[in-house]
Amino acid sequence: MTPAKPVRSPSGRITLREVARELGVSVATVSNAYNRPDQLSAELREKILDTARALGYSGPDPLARSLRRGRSGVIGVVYDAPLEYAFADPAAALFLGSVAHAIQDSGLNLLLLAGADDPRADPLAPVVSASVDGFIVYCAADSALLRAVLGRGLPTVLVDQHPGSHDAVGIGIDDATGARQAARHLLDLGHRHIGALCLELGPQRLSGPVSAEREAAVVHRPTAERLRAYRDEVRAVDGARLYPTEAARNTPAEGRARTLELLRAQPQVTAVLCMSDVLAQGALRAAQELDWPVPQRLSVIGYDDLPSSAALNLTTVWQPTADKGRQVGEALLDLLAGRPARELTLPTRLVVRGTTAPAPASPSPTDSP
Amino acid sequence: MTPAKPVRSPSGRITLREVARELGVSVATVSNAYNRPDQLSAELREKILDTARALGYSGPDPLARSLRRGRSGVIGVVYDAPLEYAFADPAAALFLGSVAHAIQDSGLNLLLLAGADDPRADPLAPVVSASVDGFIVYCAADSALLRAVLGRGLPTVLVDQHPGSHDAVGIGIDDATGARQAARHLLDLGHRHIGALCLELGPQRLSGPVSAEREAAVVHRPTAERLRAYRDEVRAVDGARLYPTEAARNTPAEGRARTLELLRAQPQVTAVLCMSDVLAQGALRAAQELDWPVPQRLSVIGYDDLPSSAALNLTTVWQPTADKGRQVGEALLDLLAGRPARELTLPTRLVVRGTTAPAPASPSPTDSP
DNA sequence: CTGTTAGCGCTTTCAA
DNA sequence: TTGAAAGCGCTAACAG
Repeated sequence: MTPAKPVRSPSGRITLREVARELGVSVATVSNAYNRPDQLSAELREKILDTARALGYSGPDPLARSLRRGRSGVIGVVYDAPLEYAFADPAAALFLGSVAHAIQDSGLNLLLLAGADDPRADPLAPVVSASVDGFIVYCAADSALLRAVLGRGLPTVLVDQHPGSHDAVGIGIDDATGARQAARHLLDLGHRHIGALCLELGPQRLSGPVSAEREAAVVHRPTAERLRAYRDEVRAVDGARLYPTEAARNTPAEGRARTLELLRAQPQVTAVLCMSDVLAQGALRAAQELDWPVPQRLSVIGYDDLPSSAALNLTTVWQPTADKGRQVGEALLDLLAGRPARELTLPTRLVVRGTTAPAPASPSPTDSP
Repeated sequence: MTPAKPVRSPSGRITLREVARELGVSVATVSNAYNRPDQLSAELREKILDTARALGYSGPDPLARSLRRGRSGVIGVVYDAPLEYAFADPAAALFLGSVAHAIQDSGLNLLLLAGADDPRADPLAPVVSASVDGFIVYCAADSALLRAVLGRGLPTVLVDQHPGSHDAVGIGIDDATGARQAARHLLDLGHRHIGALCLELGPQRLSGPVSAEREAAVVHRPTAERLRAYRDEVRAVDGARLYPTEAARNTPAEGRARTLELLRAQPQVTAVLCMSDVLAQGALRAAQELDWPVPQRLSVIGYDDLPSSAALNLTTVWQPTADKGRQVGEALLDLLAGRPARELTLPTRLVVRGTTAPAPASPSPTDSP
């Protein structure tokens, strides 16, 4: 039953060489048994595979094979925030799922490379020392990280930061159009005091009202584009004002906290533009706690149109999250194959549901009879 | 500005050797510049690093380094379902986030290894050919996959399938206790016709009512444990009946569909035990659509206690999802360090909130005045 | 402090 | 069909 004691390599691991020695064949033949079945007789192959199994050899060492072949079959996904956070965002999860789906058939897998959690650790280390064939950089506002990625000189797709540099292809969405439609929608409904719950403005991730200076210097591209679109629309309407607030994290809890803060400081606000559905969820909860009925007393608009948002009847800006993931995956596949990949901007559009309604009558001058 | 044209290796990639040659130092010195700064003068190190940068060398090749060192710094996370699905489950996301957090400080990263999406592809390939130092197997009911993992002979932690084999340490939760409490709670409230929305029974992932034979042969451990606990409690009460249904996927949509189906076929049901909060969300939606007020007409209990479930006021079974992730990560760290890791079963307990209430009065005999 | 050397385990021409 | 040999790019003794 038990096979003859194998000759162990000094590492203690069984190698292809030992299998070859055991059978009295050459290493090339054993390698072929695994990699080119057509290069040897079926029976010899069987015998080799059997012996290997009996020796406890589970196939060629992936690391050595990768080194030799020059490809690892791994794509690094770079996130500029702790992973726990990445996973907590349903939009990010959906996106990553689609990327995975797109590259899976090519035998590639995703390696999660997180921004460091521990400030003492070198945040660039994971990116510098990951064995990958290419990178997908998701929302890396931290340019040091991005520079480290580009320094590797590997095929890279930059998500939501398009246009990319000429070292990476950028794929993202039309942030401004959806945001513009959302703001327009509220203004058309008569809202004049509009809050804006923003995603991070830059790597610092502050919480609270955004000053004019900080608004002028937003680093995070999606935030910048959307906020500018809100601002442009609001500026175009006489007497309309925008109250931007930064949410340090994209979570319902943070959305709730910022909304409560905002509505307390600016009770004249009748509508809130949120830069994610997750934040909008928090805004909805805050309204509930304050007993501000939605949409009668407060209108809320999200961004992303998560699958769960339909059930909440949330008015929001739709973006093709899953399609974006697929496009990103395919662009990377192109790059890896030596084909060129095109920059891409995917559409967004407002989806009107039940969380927006005309502004409540206010003490300010109106032109109704 | 531009450095002298480097001597390119045949591969087209710049190597440590070329950097050494360029400076007239040995490869060991260059290697030391990166790996043991204390082994050479600071100025020489600076010069080496500068030259390397100028040549476009971004540091030692991770693959070669890993081969040489015998460690890749990567942990494979094995999922028995398509990744898109894994990402869509908030409990899974939370769990993975905690695992990532736990191992991150040790310089390890997570490689996502999904069950094949494409039935033509070899589902074992990713597991067999991944360059990893260890595995975390999450809910791998598919024993072929698990066998492939164990065949690699690497440190492995088995999640929610404890006790593990003696080749892997198992870490999971006390599935039965929470389930028992949930069922008991409903029975105490007077419910006698209770639906059970089950997670997958086995790898086939069917949708619909569960026959007695299938109930007796559940493969997926968490489902088996919980269903048995429900069954035991229900059996202990005279006149109580359980109506188990399998949900093929752990999504709100599937939960909604199965609940509608169940309530139509068995309108006498007054409560539903769900094996996840995600399924419970679907059940809640179904009740809303049918105009069955919760909890007056229908009681609903979930499982997991997701962060979002408090807001839904959902009665549910709490499990320490994040802590489980941490424990799994630490167990793997122990294994990697050659330390033994202990099997672990984490507690669960019922959290009563607002989606459960006494059973509505029914035409069946009661002992009320 | 620096250089020489021997592999890590495998794949792949090239010859037999 | 099979085997011998040359590295993939790097690290870690060890010797100087």
